[in-house]
Amino acid sequence: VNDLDERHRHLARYVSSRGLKMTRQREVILQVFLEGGKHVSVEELLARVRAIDANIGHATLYRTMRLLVESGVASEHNFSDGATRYEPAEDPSHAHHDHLICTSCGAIAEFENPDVEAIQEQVAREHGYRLTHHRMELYGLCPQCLSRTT
Amino acid sequence: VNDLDERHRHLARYVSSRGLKMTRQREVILQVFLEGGKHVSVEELLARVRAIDANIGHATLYRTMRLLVESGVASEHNFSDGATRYEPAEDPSHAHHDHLICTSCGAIAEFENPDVEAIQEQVAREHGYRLTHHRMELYGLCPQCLSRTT
DNA sequence: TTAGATGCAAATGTTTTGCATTGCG
DNA sequence: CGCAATGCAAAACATTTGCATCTAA
Repeated sequence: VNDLDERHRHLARYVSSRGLKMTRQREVILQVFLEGGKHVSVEELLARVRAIDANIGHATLYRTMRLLVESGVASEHNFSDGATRYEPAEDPSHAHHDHLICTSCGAIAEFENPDVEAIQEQVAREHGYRLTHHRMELYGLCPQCLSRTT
Repeated sequence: VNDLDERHRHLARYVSSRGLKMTRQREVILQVFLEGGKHVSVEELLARVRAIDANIGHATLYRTMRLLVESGVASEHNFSDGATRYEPAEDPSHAHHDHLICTSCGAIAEFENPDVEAIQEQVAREHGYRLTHHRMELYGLCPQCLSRTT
């Protein structure tokens, strides 16, 4: 709610600092994206955006999502379904989270586990890498689908 | 080398058990795939396959890779570059491995860490999921790129 | 002999790009 | 006003599919 304001300011600063411009379309997309919950695909976003302004083109949406990712407002995921999904970027002060994905119904649960984060740093160090980010996804059957199968 | 033989037999068994057929094309693709090292993309495979038999179509390659995955000979990965990559499936008796990917040069290193595997099971249990597989990728700068930057 | 496999071309789905026009700063 | 952004259509990719033809079993 005022998360919107905060991220709006963040984006506005990023945009103006680079000589870019804040447009009506970008405002709409940012708003829809932040309201839209987690793990939204581009086609889902496009539908909601067009409910507000039917003239917004998909090229603009793709370009804007790239901008949101670059500016740190959004983060990008590629689960195993061929479409890129976005979610609001996490506040760096919060713990990183990863995903549990149901292979049957597609439900996505989140978890965070400090041990995993620690081990990752350890592994990277052993191989001489400096980590920037990572991705961890667990695939399986969610409780609902499990009980439905049994 | 006789890994080829072993996997060849495995595939042959899978194929015949389902009433499918072993073809010249499938032999070539299997051979190239197994020789081809790790994390090969379809376009890389296609080039090598066509060096042996220039008439093999990309549809056949895609169809065959799907077959190799289904039969358990290959496993599939989607790193962040839009193209599906394949590597020989691991022997289930071996520990599962994950990947470290250099964001600068694209180098891919492998690692295995039993602690991670244990934690994953733990997390899945907490959420009531039954895991089938997972994916863990660490992105960062490899030692070479790090020293080049410094 | 016959169902499955192939090769080609065309279709699909996702994302990008060229370009004339619009609009923010 | 000037440069960035938009919208559209077309292009660019990766992958799949329809279909006539070929071939392994």
